[in-house]
Amino acid sequence: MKELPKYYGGLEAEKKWQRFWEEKRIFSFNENKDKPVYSVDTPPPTVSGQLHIGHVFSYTQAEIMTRYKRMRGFQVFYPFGFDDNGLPTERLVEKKLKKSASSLDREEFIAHCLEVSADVEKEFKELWQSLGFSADWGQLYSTIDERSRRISQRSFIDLFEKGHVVHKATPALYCPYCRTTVAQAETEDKEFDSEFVDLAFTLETGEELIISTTRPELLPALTAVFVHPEDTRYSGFHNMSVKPPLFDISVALLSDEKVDIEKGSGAVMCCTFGDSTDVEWYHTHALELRQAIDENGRMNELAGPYQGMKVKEARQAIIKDLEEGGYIRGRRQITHPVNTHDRCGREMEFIVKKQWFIKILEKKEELIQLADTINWYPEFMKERYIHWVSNLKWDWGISRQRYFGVPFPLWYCAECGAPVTADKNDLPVNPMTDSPNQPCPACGNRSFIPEKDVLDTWATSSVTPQINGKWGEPDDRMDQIFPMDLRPQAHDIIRTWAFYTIVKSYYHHGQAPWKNIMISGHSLDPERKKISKSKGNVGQTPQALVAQYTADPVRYWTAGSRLGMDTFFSEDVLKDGRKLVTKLWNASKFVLMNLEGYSGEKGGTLNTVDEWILQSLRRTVKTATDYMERYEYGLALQHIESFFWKDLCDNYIELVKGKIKEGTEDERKGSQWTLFTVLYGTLRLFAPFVPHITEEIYQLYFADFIKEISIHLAPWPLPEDFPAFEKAEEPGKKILAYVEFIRKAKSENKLSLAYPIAVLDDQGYGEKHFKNNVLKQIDSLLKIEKRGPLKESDAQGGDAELVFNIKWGER
RNA sequence: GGGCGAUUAGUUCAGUUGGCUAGAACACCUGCCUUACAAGCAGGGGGUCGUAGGUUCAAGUCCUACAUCGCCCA
Repeated sequence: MKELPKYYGGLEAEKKWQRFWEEKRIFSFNENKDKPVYSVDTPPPTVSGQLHIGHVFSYTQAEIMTRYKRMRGFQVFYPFGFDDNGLPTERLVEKKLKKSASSLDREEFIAHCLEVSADVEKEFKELWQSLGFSADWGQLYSTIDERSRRISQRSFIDLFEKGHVVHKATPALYCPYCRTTVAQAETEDKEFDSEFVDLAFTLETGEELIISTTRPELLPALTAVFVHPEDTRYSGFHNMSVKPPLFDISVALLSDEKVDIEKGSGAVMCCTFGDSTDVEWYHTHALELRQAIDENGRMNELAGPYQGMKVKEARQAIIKDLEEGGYIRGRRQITHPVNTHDRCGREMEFIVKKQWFIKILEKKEELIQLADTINWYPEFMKERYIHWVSNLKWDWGISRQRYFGVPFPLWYCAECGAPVTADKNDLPVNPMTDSPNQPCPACGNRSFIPEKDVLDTWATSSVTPQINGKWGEPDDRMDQIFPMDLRPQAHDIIRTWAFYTIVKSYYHHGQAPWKNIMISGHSLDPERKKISKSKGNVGQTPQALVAQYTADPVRYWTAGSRLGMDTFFSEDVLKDGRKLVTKLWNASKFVLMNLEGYSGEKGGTLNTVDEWILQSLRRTVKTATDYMERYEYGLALQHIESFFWKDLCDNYIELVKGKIKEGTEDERKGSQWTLFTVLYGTLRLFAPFVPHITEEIYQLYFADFIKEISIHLAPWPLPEDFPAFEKAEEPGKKILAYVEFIRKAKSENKLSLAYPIAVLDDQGYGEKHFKNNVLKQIDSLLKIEKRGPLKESDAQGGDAELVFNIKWGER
């Protein structure tokens, strides 16, 4: 007889199986294996500090699906990466060094970045491993490693050659604090308190024109004043000149339909640049460029006496001077949305800078249509993508005036200025130290100026399918894994990561990067706020939770939601998970004790109770599989758990005890086969969710019968694997109702369930509805010693259908 | 202002193409050491399904409007 130890090993057991999976290379991708490939494009987490339970939430949900697909017979390609290049890492490093990047030598700073990210990545990997992630760690990459740099540069050159990038001097979103341009997707509108001041401008006629603004410091950058074309108040003044206070500038009064007639005086100033409307007018009305703010966020020579002041200092100084000059007609506090940089939370500016853009505005339609070639789970997430794309206003600016990033594979001819890209065979290149291997194709000159900017980190992290597929490398495997089967990610990065990756794949290969995308929700704190580092509500670290509860319960929590739905973090759910693990252990312990002498062969005969549990398992398998196919792991788990706990533990196991102990050899064999089949089926259903406990039980017993080295390579159960017993469903229900009735009678009489019933008079109901061997099981479970007619009623049930007279025994 | 989602028991959530008396877990109450498990078992109470209309033999489910909350965008 095989007996499990009294207690499950918990954390130690988990570590043991994690090592086992690693040593046996259970999850490694073997390119020659004869199985269909299921490839997963895991988004590499940004290396900006600590992972919190929000990351665990999303990544674990995806991991569960990979385990399911592996059991479905796929050869799962499940790589991990780290998005270490870019501003977030730079910020982390600056914080650790307590020095700014610009105060250090460029190469020295990059070395620090590499060092810090290596440390952080080690921590990340250890966390994923401690959660039992079934990734192929042999595929690990980082977005700054050599292969990624090469493929990212190859991507740029491909876009360059196909004409999808453009180098242009145009107003770009710029963060003066981070001192770099950024993309539209990296900005966020935030409500800020601000002061709305009404200023007296002077019209050509000498009349006063009131203009309200939150940014009087932009007066030196004034290029026009706009009114609505249908605003009758100004119908006679169009194209007249207007002068602002303090500065000796004269601009035209123009009209545009974008002006809000209701707001203030209906006249609005246009400066280059205060907001995106200014940028639009700059283009549509071909306005002059008057930039008064420099790249460091300070006023320049155009600002005259205010030169050198920071934007906010200048604002206060100008307001003071306006006040003293008597130009202010009104002041009031308002809150209004301000465009901020989502990496640092500070106000953005627009500056004109020559830089590289990936052209996306001209392909909006195609990019929207592409969404239909991907299966979105849940479906409605597609709308968010479409909404984002259709509202895009900017091409994707990919130049970053930073250090820790993939360099542009690019020089400019010193003579004619033509951009010259690197030879694809020389990648990766560093234009600061390398040179083109040919003269300028435009003018034949041999001296070049390197591009100092680096690529936006998304320009690299959007080619993860290509990095995984080793696109253009000697061992290119794109045809094996691309388009990738699954992209798992959270919904906040639809507009960035998902979108950019789709753009790149469309331009490189003419198709979407993935067949399916599953989008998880966020983990929320108890106050319904999204858990994020910037909010400071991360709570306990995932490491601490794993140490306290072990990995399986943490995984159980992540599977407790419907796909796409935000979920609260709750320690109660971790406790439930821990209970489930214990219950699995105990139930298995009991089943294995009763499998003594079981040969692994189907034998003996089944009765209604055996047939009922097999049928119930079959149904559960069907339901769970249907849900898993729709990436609804949470609903699948709910049904699996309900089957296990209620049907198997509370009822079948209780009923089968008597049969195993008192039944004939033939009956015992039938129930043993049933127990074996049902437990093995149940363990496999649970395996993707709680991989450690299921592996432990599998290895302690089932591995002797099943040839697979790990339960995680065993086949996911399918309904057709089990005999169908539809006819057992109704009788099964009847048996349960009967048992429940008598259990209730005991409970109402405050008696132990083990309290014997000397005589049960059910007026022949049991004999009439149940076969003899079922009745024996029921009697054994409920300690019914005798059935027969009863004169006096010691107890009476109140059920309309079942009114039993019971004579209690004695204890 | 636009897009998307949510609203069901005290709490967190299921409820599939409309179809028996709306379910579960947690919490609560009453019992029970019963030879896998007290981190357990048996039983119980608790919901006019956000509001108002509509379609239908039948609406938690479909339609319309509104309200509240959340996320995203402008």
